[in-house]
Amino acid sequence: MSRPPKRATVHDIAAAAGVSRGTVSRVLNGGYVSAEARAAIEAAILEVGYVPNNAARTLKMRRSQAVAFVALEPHSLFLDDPNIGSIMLGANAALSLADHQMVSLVVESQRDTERVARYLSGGFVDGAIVVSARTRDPIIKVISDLSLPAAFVGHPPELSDNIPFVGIDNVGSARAITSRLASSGRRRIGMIAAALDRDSGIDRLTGFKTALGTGYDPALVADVPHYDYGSGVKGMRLLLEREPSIDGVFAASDAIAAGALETLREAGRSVPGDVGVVGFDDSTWAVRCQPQLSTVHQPAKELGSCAAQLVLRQLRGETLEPGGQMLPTPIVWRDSA
Amino acid sequence: MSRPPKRATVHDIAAAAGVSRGTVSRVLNGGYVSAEARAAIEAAILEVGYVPNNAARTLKMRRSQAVAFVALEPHSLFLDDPNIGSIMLGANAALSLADHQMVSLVVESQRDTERVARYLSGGFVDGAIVVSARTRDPIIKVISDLSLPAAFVGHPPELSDNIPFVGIDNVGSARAITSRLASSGRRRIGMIAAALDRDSGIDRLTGFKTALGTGYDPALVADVPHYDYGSGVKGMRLLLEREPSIDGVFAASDAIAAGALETLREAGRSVPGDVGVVGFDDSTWAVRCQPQLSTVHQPAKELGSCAAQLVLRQLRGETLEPGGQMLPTPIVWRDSA
DNA sequence: TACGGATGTGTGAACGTGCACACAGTAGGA
DNA sequence: TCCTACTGTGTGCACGTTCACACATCCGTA
Repeated sequence: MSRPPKRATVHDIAAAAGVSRGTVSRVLNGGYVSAEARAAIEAAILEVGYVPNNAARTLKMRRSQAVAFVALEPHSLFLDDPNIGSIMLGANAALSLADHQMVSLVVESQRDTERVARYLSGGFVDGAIVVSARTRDPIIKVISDLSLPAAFVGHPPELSDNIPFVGIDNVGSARAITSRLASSGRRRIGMIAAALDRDSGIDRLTGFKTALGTGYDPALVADVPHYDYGSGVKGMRLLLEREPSIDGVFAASDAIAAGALETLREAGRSVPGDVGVVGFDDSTWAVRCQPQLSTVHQPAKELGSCAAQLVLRQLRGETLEPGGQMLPTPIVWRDSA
Repeated sequence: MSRPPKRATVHDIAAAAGVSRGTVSRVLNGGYVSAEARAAIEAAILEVGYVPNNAARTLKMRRSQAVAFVALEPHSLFLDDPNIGSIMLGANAALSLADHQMVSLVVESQRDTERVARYLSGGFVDGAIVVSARTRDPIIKVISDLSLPAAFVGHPPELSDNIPFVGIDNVGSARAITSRLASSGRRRIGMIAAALDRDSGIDRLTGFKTALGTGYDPALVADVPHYDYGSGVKGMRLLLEREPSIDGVFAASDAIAAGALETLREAGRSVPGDVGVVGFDDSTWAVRCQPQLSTVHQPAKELGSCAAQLVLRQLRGETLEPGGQMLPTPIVWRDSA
């Protein structure tokens, strides 16, 4: 491994400008400097193309001005979940305003987990935003042990109540949109439930159940593994098979709803005439579909910026009230129901 | 801003184990250490929960074992382009194997540009992979001035031939799939051309023109701004208006093709019966559509890993042959044409 | 004259690490 | 006996930065 070329340091600048290191530092960071000295130093900086070494600054300051954005198991996310990108952009915007650099790290394999843990521990970042953590992810323990300022997006991690989180009320949102679907006169309402190994999946199903109350029929729930389009197709076929008279469907995601719409079209059912369909996420899927989806708006960008704020506040030394924060999820009523 | 708590250093470990710093260093980095010393040190490390400070290591070694993944103007990318995620994952996998941490930086605003430039200059990363650079992006100059090992994905940046790149042959691929469409007996073939402010957009149009040769008719080209679904809808409407007898369409992306399919369905045209449609990218759109798209396969994952390799080879001190690398783009023939 | 404050500059130490070097002991061969 | 090789350990320095401190000068005022 070849070492990179040596670069100019404050020392070189000081020598070139005929002053001391301290004065150069003062030009860069503020302090009393005479006009001549400042001019000479600025000229020298331009001449040799000096850029400060952040690794040295971080070492001394114990601050990197960087915050990690850790995306766990992003493989499926990048392909199916349009939210992760918006969350990232929201977080980046908030951090950018506070002059912090967001660096995102993807964790796919065991190997990644260990390397990212080292990276987080190593002082390269001042804090971390963690998205889509499984309850017992080893990364959580690393952050907890280091007491690294952090925030979770999604569900609170069980084993550490001291890490704040921001999320949405999946139960309440699912209940609300199911109720609205029911109130429009639908009698046989089913659900395509997905990702029941995650909190979000379980919660959406719970919301559906509570909305229907005694009218809930387990036979009308199709259980599919993922939040994606293909699962929607499969799930809808299952429901049509089990209950041909079905007239309402709550899909656990917009992608699933899109798949369901396609299946319904193939089966010759009109939407929203024969069957009313509602989704979840208000992602780009919602407006691409024909008809456009009635769905729960998930404020992805706000989730990202909120998480960023939670980290920034900790960096400022504020002590946060324990517990999490739920963002509102308005229902967007379009044409599919 | 509160300083983070002090953490254990090699010094503390040495004191706890009753040895010198050097011996601790040798336990961590390899060297001659007696069994007793090693045991004592390892016990001490576990006890105090020591983690090495990477900022200090980076300062000393002039190596961070991290490579930046710079996504320029990712806003539209995350929403419309399914490739960026795959490129990232491909790059991450390759870097992960070489035990390098990929850190991705998004650049959306002027503010971001400056901060990312500082970050890249600051020694936090050993190299950079740059995606979707405009020709004259200031980031390119920063990388060039620093002679930071880098690789571009997409088109070569004009002003610096010494930075390698990996991309696909947009002209050739577009020509190939247009020819194939023409050879299936279509007579009136149009194109929905997009993003003509980018090289990829221009090149795909050029390929289309050369494939048709003298049969090329400018009236059959609809020019839309973006690679997205909505543009496909608009573009197809335009083409149908101008030339109702159109029987073949080359869409500049799969998302556009999907939009075109929807418009054709609304217009009562069958696909591939009345009109043959081909796309570009082989993204998730391609298999979601009804009928599934015939398209050009873009090897996104390989683009990412190739770019990573180019950076890693420079880090190993290899001198690369100048110029770029084109990855093959096989045609995937499905049902839409 | 003496003092205090404001302005401007230089020096030494420290952040935590890795490596070169010095040094010590042991063993084997010429 | 001396030389070399190998194993094992401690010390000093350097990486590039910031900060505390010391020092120097000038000015207005008691």
